[in-house]
Amino acid sequence: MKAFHSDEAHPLIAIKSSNNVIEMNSHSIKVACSNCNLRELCMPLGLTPTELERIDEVVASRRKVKRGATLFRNGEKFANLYAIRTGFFKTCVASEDGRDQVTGFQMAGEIVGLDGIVNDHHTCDAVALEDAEVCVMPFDRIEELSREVTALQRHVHKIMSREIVRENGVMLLLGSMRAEERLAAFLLNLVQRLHARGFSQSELILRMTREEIGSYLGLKLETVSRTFSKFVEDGTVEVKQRHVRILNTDALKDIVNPKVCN
Amino acid sequence: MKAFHSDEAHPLIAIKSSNNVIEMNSHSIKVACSNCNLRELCMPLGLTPTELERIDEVVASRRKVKRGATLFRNGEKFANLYAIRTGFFKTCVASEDGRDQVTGFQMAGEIVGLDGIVNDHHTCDAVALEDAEVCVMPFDRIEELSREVTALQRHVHKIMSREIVRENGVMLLLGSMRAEERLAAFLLNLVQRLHARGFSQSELILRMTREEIGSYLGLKLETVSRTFSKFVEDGTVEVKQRHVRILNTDALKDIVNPKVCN
DNA sequence: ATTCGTATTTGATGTGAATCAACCTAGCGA
DNA sequence: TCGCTAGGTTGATTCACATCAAATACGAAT
Repeated sequence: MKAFHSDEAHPLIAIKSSNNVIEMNSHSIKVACSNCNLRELCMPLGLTPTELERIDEVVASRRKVKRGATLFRNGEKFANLYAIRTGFFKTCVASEDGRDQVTGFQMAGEIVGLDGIVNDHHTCDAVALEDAEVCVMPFDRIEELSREVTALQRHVHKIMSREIVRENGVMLLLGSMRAEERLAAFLLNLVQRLHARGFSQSELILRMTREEIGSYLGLKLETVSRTFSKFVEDGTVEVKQRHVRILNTDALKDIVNPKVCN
Repeated sequence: MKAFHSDEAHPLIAIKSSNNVIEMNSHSIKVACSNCNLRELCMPLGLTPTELERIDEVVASRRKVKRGATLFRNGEKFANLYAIRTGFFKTCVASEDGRDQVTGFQMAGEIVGLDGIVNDHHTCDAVALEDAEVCVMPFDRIEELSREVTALQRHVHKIMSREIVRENGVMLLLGSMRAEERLAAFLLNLVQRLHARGFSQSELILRMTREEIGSYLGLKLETVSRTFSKFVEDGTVEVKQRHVRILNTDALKDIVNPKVCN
């Protein structure tokens, strides 16, 4: 179990804590993207120093969100985008009759709130799956600044387009994959994003319940559990509660994209 | 059958043909949003005359796409967004092993191509389901102009956000609805969008095959067909090939959002 | 450590949609 | 007019996942 990935091992969080704890307590050091270690994840690259300084203006403040609390809720007035600094979120939409669907899981460096732009009101809930902290970025300030800083404008467009493409992928998953394929794709996607943040390529801690995974994948929690068990039997992964170790990445890839022999 | 909706009855298309046929043949009249009758669908409202004139610059040209032809294809270099003037498109993504998934159906006034922004390459195909014509809008020109015309900037953001929200809805559909609910939601959505374009609230012509509907809804074509038959039996709709008349909109709504008695 | 509640696993059974297959229908070109 | 073909319907059967149910494991609070 000790071999499983733990919070303490997260390089980003480790680095962050070391220079931000004081900052948050004293309210003395300026909130700034220019020295944020997540910059390359949530902000454009290759900015001039002056541009960087201007970019700092998009972050109005920071906000802590306790595990289980909502960052914003369906129906709430839209005003800000949020860049996740630490923690893990889910976003979910609900139909009138109460069914709900997890539409995504977001981690450090990712942006949430884009759904609110169209109608000036959010159309989904963003819930923290662990204690989290976000940068609050007033959208009108983003729009203002992206008129002046071309790189920011481009970046905002790319972020929105990326979300559209991501959702296209989820539609493919929901529309045409079987349970095993869905879970394999899910695990590969998670581990790939964690790896991009300095985590292991093969180990991860799930921040969400089987039910939330199921909701995201269009499966019932029992099916998620059974499918995990199947993977364990096959020797593809090791699972201990929410600790997952991928033993055979290629096997997972083969499940997602079955090789046709012809 | 004569009661069913036909192309000739489409007010938008009728109006359009009357003042654009010559335009297209002679290449003499300038391509312009400012006098396009779809303006309120694909462009921001409340522009000053000067702004309107500038907006015209975003449309570089028009392009006709034959039924069955692609407007752009997965992997192609991204350069333009396209505003649909006439006709009907589907967009679809494909997994490596050949499965594909229709991610949306687009009609007059809607924008396609947003998927290409992130990686400078398109990640889906856009296929015309009937002879179509689009406005070609070079994206760098859009970006340039939206730095100067705030209303355009806002509009671009809203269009992208709308697409994100739409896809959220499709995820809900694919992840948690049963066949009847999916098809009912699909019909209601189509007829609502057509109605916003001046068509009937109760009659429509499907431009896509049962298989394409099935792909969009995560169902097999046989299931789509059976579900249509079920609706017909129930007296909810009339179906003659691709001609559909909705007899009981409320019944469809009840199917999508089942009333709970408690 | 004990207890409680939530999360998870696993088994037995049911069911909605997929699959396989046959047939029908409309539109189209020769 | 006659096929021909793509699209559509319908029936029989299968199967993957849902549902129902019970047992177990774990974390938080005491």
